[in-house]
Amino acid sequence: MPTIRAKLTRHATRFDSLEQEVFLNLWRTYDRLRIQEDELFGRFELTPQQYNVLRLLKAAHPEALPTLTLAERLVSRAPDITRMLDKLEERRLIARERLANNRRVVRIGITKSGVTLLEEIALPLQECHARQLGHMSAVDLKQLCALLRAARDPHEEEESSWL
Amino acid sequence: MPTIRAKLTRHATRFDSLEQEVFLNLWRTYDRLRIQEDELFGRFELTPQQYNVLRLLKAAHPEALPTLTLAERLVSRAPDITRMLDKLEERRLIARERLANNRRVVRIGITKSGVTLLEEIALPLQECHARQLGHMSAVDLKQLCALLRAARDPHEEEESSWL
DNA sequence: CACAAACAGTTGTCTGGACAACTATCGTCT
DNA sequence: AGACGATAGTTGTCCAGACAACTGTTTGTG
Repeated sequence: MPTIRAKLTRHATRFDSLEQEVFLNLWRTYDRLRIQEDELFGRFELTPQQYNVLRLLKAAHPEALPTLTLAERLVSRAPDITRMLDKLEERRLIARERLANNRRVVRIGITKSGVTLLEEIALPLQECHARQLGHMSAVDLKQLCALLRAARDPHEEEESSWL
Repeated sequence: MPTIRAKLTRHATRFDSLEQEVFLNLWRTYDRLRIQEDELFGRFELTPQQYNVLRLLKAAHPEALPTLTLAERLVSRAPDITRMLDKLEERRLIARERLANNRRVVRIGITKSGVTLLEEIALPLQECHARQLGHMSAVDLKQLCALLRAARDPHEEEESSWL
């Protein structure tokens, strides 16, 4: 029975590969930074994904976007886009309109109060970002961006759809 | 009514700040890479988080870890650690044992079949990692790791607990 | 024109994650 | 020894995310 080791088994079996190390670091970092965002958005009763919807809609404003186009542009997949929009519509942050000439598509637009909410969030969000990443230099941040983009590059069907 | 713009509003309002750009890139990249992992672990009916539990337990093997110590070391927070372990115990991948000298703590160990499962996963997982990040050079991967670590550094209570 | 295929969303249903309140056990202070 | 607080997990409950099956609408084709 090999029970030699003491309780500090860390560093014993680190990572199986460099790729695994990268992925776990990515996951961990995402999780840590996300805690901050969650706390912030929680104060406004939004999920990060809902905030993203509003952000995209504001960028498109005053145009409106078809539901699935919006879903495609989201950072993270959203198979439950409908229900997510339901909640935003209940709060009158977005408005839906079914097109007359093609009754299949529903176009989504941000409302006045949606824009107002975004404006309220803007400053605290900037502070949140500063807390998250303010300790890094602009050069490092840019390089991190570039590496992240490179990392996911082969996994993007078509570029530039999501921002 | 200013409805001048065409449908291609992309690049109109990109990011509010460099920090936001980094975070969104981080999120996006995590999401894209995670799709691959999810598909893989799904084939073994595991969540990534469950896999992590097994990975940590195997690293500690043949020692067993108290529940909350395990929870601390996980990549992502796990307030539902108990129920997660319930499921792994049902499948006989882990075993629980309540300590005699301190009946509060429950120690978790990986079982023989848990180890076997990890061995089955090892190769396909390595292939998955290659698909995810195989297109990047070792230098870039190392730099990415370093930047990710730097990014979350101020948000880690104590270093080196999670791997 | 009728019918099939494609398209755009929606709904049903299940699982996992989040937070808080709760139970059981132990240490310690008087 | 009894009581209080700290520790270690567990349970209740709710909400978001995932996948698949479904409805309504348009388009293309014989």
